[in-house]
Amino acid sequence: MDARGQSAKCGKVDIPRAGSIAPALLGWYDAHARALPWRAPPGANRADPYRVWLSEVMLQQTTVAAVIPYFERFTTRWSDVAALAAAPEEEVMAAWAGLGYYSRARRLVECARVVADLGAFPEDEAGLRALPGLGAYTAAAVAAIAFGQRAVVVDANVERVVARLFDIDEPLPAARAAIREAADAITPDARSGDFAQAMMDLGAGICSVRAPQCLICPLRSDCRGQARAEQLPVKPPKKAKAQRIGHAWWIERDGAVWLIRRPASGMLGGMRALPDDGWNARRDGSGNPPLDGGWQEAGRVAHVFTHVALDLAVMVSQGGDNPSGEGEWWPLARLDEAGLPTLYARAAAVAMARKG
DNA sequence: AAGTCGGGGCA
DNA sequence: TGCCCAGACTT
Repeated sequence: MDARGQSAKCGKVDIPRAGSIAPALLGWYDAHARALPWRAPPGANRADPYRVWLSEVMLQQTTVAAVIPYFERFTTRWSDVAALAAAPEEEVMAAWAGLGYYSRARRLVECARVVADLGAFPEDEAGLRALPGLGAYTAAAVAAIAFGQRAVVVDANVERVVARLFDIDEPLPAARAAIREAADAITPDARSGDFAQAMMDLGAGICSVRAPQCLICPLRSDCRGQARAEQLPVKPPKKAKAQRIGHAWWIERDGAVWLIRRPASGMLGGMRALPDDGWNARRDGSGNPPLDGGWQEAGRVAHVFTHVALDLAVMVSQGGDNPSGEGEWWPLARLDEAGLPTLYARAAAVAMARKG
């Protein structure tokens, strides 16, 4: 922003009255902030960095409603970063099951151990950005929300609000440079953490993707894009989703089922799973069972991932040889503790239902 | 710059 | 059904 703090010109985007936006938004936030388990009250200017970091990682591409129960379980079980650093990785992975994007869980443990070695979280954006699993967004968010540092926090909410505020109609992702400049121009030096959270609350509740409520928006007098708010930001066309076919094998002996652990990288990397026929993002499964013996289809699971739609046949057998290779017999009575990702939890439910 | 990586909730 | 979500990381 310029010396008067009232307007700014950023590249292609002219920003009138840049200095008036933050006060209006913060005033609204003081009255309407969502109470969330990881949040300090408005004006606190600091929050527990462990809880802020954990919530921000969980919230990557994940809705607040989905995160809350996981956040509560994690913080109850591991109350600080040292406790999480001391936890076995596979226990953390299992606790993450169902939340998705499992590489986050592995990096979460990695990061916790780095921070435990350091003794504390770095308090500046650059130091945070160097930690595993913290990209530009999360480093800025933790610096601002946990440590009260001025940082320009740009997530999907901020992108949407800023694109509408300044009527930026360049398509994403090319628009990101202009959006970031504009976000920088309206970010205040004081309370930038509250400002970021206020932008997110605004984006979640009022400046929503569909049917934004411009009539009650605290920024409506400054918003140049409200006439076509629902058309902004302009998004690129999506690629068609691949359709794949696969088989999962339910091998049961004496009240236990044979579970394997998936390779660390790739789909559902590092997670416990039923043995399957190698379906992945590039090809259908082979259909070859891991051992002989009267296989029957118990049912099918249709499961949609980010870029693949999978039709998984759940196969059960009567008897047969014991499986070879790495794996473990998991007691059926404790199957809910195995940490199966949703695809295999659904497949297990199909097998159990057929069994009766 | 484009591709990979989950799952649930919503219209 | 399609779209979206407090993105990070690899190629």
